Amino acid sequence: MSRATTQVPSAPLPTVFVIDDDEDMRSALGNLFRSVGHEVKLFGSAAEFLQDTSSDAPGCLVLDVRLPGMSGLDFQNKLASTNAHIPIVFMTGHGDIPMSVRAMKAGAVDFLTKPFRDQDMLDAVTRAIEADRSRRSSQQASSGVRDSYGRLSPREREVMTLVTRGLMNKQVAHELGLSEITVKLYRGQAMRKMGAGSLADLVRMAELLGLHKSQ
Amino acid sequence: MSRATTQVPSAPLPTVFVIDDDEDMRSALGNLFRSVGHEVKLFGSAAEFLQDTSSDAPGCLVLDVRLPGMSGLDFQNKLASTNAHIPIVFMTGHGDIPMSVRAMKAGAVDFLTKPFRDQDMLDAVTRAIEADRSRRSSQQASSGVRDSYGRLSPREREVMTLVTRGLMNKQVAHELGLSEITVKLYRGQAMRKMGAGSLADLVRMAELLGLHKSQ
DNA sequence: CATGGCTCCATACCTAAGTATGAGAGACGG
DNA sequence: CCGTCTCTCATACTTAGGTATGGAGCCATG
Repeated sequence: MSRATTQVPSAPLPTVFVIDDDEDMRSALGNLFRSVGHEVKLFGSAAEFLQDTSSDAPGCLVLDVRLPGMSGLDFQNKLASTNAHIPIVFMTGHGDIPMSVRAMKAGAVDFLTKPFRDQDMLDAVTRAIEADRSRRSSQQASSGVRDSYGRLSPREREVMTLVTRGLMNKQVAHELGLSEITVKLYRGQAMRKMGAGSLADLVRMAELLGLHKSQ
Repeated sequence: MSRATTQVPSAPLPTVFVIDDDEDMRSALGNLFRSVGHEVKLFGSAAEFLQDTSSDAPGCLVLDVRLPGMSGLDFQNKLASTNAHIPIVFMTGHGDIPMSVRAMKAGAVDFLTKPFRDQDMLDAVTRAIEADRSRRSSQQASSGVRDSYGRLSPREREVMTLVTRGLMNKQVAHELGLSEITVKLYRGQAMRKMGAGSLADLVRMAELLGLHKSQ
């Protein structure tokens, strides 16, 4: 495998973040994940994880539902509400069905009962990392579009919205109280600023931005 | 024109389909759901449900994981593989965590342990019916587009694909080995057959159809 | 064999879109 | 007060898109 092919300083290797208050469990999981080539970081509590600067790196979270301080489920909700959408694999030694259902409904990737087979954990982590990779790539794709849209002037945005809704220039002009030639101007500027090579591109960007969802 | 979509005689009231081999449980659930105004149909086994002609009506499924004949989880998989995507609420008296996790990963709406509170079941069914309603409406929206697309000739589909990718008529012509005027012809026919009022509409339809997913 | 559908192209014509250039009105900071 | 920026529009021109009409060959269905 190629180590560092580009100039990126911090390698974006997916990391498995393990949170467990049991020292033995932590190191065992660390060895397991490292044995298949994953990057691993170990934490004894949720607070330690939150203080880690790299906790927003790509990867997934493996944690016990019973943590010191905060419960794993509460921690899951906390992460979800702070837009940190890292996939979570739960473990438990003394769980019950409502607990597992609540975790799964809240988006957990898996919920394993101790003792679990190594392979089950590895499979869950593989799916979790893949989910994170997929989410990040789609979010990154839309963030570029969102940035470009942020650089449009108000008029350019209005024109883009109406044009991608399917209106002709003259209809847009009437809608906004402008002349057709002015609409053409803003339309061209919007295309350039958005980096759209065609109207089809602009329509797809508008969809991504949800310009036609509301109302 | 719009005959096919409006000939449904039976009222499309959402129905709660209950499958449980326990007679008492069935009737208790029937009373519960009827008490809040739901349509209900009761079955003693998965086979009975499958034989029912109305089993593809809008609504949701409430079933025990332990059924006579086939397990509830296997039944879930069977339904999923036969494109019958009715939302499922599981119940169990003797379940375990792996069972509940498997059901939730397979898309179950909820997984309740007996005895459960009536309100928990009602909440789950409410969410399940809402999920079904949402799924059906979005699917119906795309089915019309899919029908129209099915009536396009091969050439019209190719032109539609390339045009909605953002290519100019002359580029499409070169791509397909046609003259530009012919592309214009098929493009116009595709627009008419698809019922698209603008290129923006056509692009959105192409997105809905996934015409640009498999690059 | 005839009819109809699909494919393909041409000519002609019109509308829509896009670009370039210039310029006026209003705002804002230096 | 001046330069500059945004928003606005005009004129002029080019390119792209869209339609109508007509005609050709091919093929399958009845």
